[in-house]
Amino acid sequence: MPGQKISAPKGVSEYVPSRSRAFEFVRENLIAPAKRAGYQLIELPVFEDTELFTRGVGESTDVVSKEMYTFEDRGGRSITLRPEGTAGVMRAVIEHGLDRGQLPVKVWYSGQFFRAERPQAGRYRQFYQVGIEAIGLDDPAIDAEVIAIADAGFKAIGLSKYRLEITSLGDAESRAAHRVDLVEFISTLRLDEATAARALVNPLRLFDDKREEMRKAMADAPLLINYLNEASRLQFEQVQKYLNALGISYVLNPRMVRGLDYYTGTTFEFVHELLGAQSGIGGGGRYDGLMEQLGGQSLSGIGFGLGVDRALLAAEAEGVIGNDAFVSDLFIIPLGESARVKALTIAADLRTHGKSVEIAFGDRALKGAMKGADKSGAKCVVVLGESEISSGTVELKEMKSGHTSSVKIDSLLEAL
RNA sequence: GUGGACGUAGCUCAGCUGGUAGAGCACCCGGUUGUGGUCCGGGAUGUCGCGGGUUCGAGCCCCGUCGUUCACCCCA
Repeated sequence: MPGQKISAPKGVSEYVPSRSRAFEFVRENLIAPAKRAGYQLIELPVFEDTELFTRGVGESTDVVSKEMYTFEDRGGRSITLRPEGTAGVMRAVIEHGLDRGQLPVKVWYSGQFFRAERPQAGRYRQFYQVGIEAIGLDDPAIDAEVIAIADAGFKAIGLSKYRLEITSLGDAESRAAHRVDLVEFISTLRLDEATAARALVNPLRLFDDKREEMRKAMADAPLLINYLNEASRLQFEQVQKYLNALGISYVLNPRMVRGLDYYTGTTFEFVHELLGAQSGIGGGGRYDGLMEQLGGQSLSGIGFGLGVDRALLAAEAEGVIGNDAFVSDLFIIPLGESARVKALTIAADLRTHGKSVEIAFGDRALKGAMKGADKSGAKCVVVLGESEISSGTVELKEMKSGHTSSVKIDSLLEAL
């Protein structure tokens, strides 16, 4: 009985040839600017103690309350597949005492994250993010640099049709003052049950409602940006000054809301113009109380997460990324058994010297093998038969031009 | 979790008011002896998502289910 086909779990993003190459390009280049800015790799588990997220990200958030993949392991511990990266980094920094050394701690990460949401264009249950965190420095200059690094990542993969939105959520005092007035304002609105419930846990969320009637209702709502105290306002002005100096264009969006509760002060979001409803390709901000909340010392921090899947979608939408497959330097077509042995050794030798070499295996006719070589896009082809082995010379064919030249087998490395 | 659309060969899709399936691309073989891309000839391929129902008969109609997709909530 033939086995039943098994398909991938719902809503996961996977990348197979030939698109996987574009994915790899995006993932590596998005984070490249961070490495050049002195950020170091931090490699963490994809699952963590559930409490890390309930305490760190915030129980009131949708991410924690209804989108986490949580299960019990065999020892009865509650485990959760990470829905975001910052909390895990904080945990590791505290656990390994990185915060006891030189500050700021600057790390980057790349990997998959999990959220049990209904899949949609650009939204997956397993998705990829790259990100950085800079911990232990309360200087607006680093806010600007973090934003600039994210921006450089998008530019590195060729994106241009996106905008950067920034705002400041201020410090605790500023937010408390604003909240009083905002709650008062909201109490004058007539809300449906779900919305009212959301307003209760975090009234700021109402700013993000896409429904027309809600946008109208919130049009006159008091804005947090107008409640910033002296210190918060100064800090935000500094950030803008540095961004201007860096020549990074941005728009102020005082109605911007982020989905995780730990954000404070500077927050930002990159929004792409060609994507559908899920147009946020990256975002981040300051989280000055998070470390302490997770049992560490009281250190501030700032970071970002960039969506690799969405950045790839954006690059494809802009037409700035090719789907060209990997091409080998040489394709060897052996004819006969002794040639096959020789081809294996030649290929192995050339590869140790950094050349990419493929071999036509099997018993395809020469014509078929040539076709395969052509399809593979290999730069050059060599047919290896009895006469070549005895003479030690092959005809090296340059596929694009069709030109051939006689080359000693021992000199293939130089000829390529 | 809520709503809409869609599920036919590996891929993109066609299939008229119900009569047991087709195209293009891709793939394989060949067009005389060991050199690809074009052209020509030939070939393989589907439990028409799955399960029920209506009917003499269903890819086409009805119900359910699973999946995909787009949007809402939310977010990368």
